[in-house]
Amino acid sequence: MTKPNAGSRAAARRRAPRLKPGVKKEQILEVAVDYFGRYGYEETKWADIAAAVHIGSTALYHYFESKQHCLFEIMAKTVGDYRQRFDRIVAEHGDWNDALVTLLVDSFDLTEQQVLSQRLMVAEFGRIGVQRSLPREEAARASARAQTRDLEFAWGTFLARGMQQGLLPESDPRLLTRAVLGLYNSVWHWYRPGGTLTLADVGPFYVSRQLAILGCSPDLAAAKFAAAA
Amino acid sequence: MTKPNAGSRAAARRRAPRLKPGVKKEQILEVAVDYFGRYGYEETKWADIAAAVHIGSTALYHYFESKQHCLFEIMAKTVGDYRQRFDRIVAEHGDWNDALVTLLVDSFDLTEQQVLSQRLMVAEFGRIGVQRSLPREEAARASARAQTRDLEFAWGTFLARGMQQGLLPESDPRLLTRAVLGLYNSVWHWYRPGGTLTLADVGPFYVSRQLAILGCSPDLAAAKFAAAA
DNA sequence: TCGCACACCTGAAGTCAGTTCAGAAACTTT
DNA sequence: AAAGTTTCTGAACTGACTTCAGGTGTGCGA
Repeated sequence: MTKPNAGSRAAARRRAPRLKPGVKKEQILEVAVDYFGRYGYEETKWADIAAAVHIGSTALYHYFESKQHCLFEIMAKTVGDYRQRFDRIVAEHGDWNDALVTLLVDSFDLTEQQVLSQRLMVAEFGRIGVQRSLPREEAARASARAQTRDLEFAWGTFLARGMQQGLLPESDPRLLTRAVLGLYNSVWHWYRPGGTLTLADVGPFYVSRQLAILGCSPDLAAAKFAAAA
Repeated sequence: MTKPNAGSRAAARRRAPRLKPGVKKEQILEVAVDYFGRYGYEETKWADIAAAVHIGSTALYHYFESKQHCLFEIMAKTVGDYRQRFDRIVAEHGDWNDALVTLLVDSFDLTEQQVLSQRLMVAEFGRIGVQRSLPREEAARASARAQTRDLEFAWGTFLARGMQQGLLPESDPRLLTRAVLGLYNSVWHWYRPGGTLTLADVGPFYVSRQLAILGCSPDLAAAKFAAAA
């Protein structure tokens, strides 16, 4: 015999209507970006995220093989999105200089959620280097890693093209890519949404310094900024 | 009654002679830098370090309140050492341009151990932001954090002086500091000792780009490098 | 309508690195 | 040699993550 109030409790705890398949996973990913990005990956307990989406902590394992698996999926998506924007912008701009400045400026045109993703990305980047044993987790890790490499390669190719066209001083495109992206990523180590500085303050400053790293004439930067404003 | 072979075993396991006070702790820190820097903080087990210095894992708690406490002490020391070099170089060079280039070049003149410390520093930097409860651990964390801030401030002051002297284009010294140091730190995310590139390859490239960020005339860089070589 | 497949979820139990604790051994000082 | 300090140990504890065995509900073909 069941407890007398079993039925009524079930009714009282009005079970939320079942969502479309896949929606819950998106919810989890969203909450995870928020928590991980805001409070740190280590600091947020896996169970906190479960609670935030109203499921028991073990239910998370229906969607992810592990906490890190979730992290890797976020990372892969983050790089993937960036890559998509990269490709689109390069394709849309025939003029190399146009493409360059648009790429740099666009990288700072982020929603709060995207900023949190970037913060998470740079903070936990080291993890994508170490192999994992769970199959889907490892697949996500490998994907994030491969996409990061591809993106670096794409940037290197893009910069090499600028050199060929005489728009950029010759130098090792790989090192130059690392420098430009390294400066970019360094922002997310200290920038946080809601601080005293906004992206509108930080972005232009960093873009001008990225152009300086590349060795573009400062005129280019000024001209393009004027055009954008 | 003790086991019959208790005495002989004790003799066989020839206990290493006791070291001077403080030496063991230095050993632990050295091994920790090596392991943490080479294989990652998370990946190396606290017990591995104990084994490497030939003590049981619980004996580590005689020297540190926790694994993180050890990490924080390493970080504090790393920043402290950098700061000392910074102050010495600034004091030794009356000419501001001299001081600047020396500072930048010197930052890449590191031993393997120092490179590992830098790798560890940038990889686990996020941790120095979150408060801890154990007293000595928290003290070490706060020290690492304060020293990092002080160093940024010292750099900012130094750069502001360059602007006053008209040797550097005017701009926000704090943002500029973050950009210059951000680019510097980004190296240690990918550089590892024993790779295809050496610091002799990477250093000059990055120094020239740091100078570009600062907006120094490229002549300065060239001239100083020639002098150094 | 039945029943089977599947997506979704749960409570209890397991694992493992890090940590605490009570005390012992070795060395120093008095 | 007694007292005190530093160094160290084995056994037990903790908490976050994970595994497992199974239960509930929804949709879909027979």
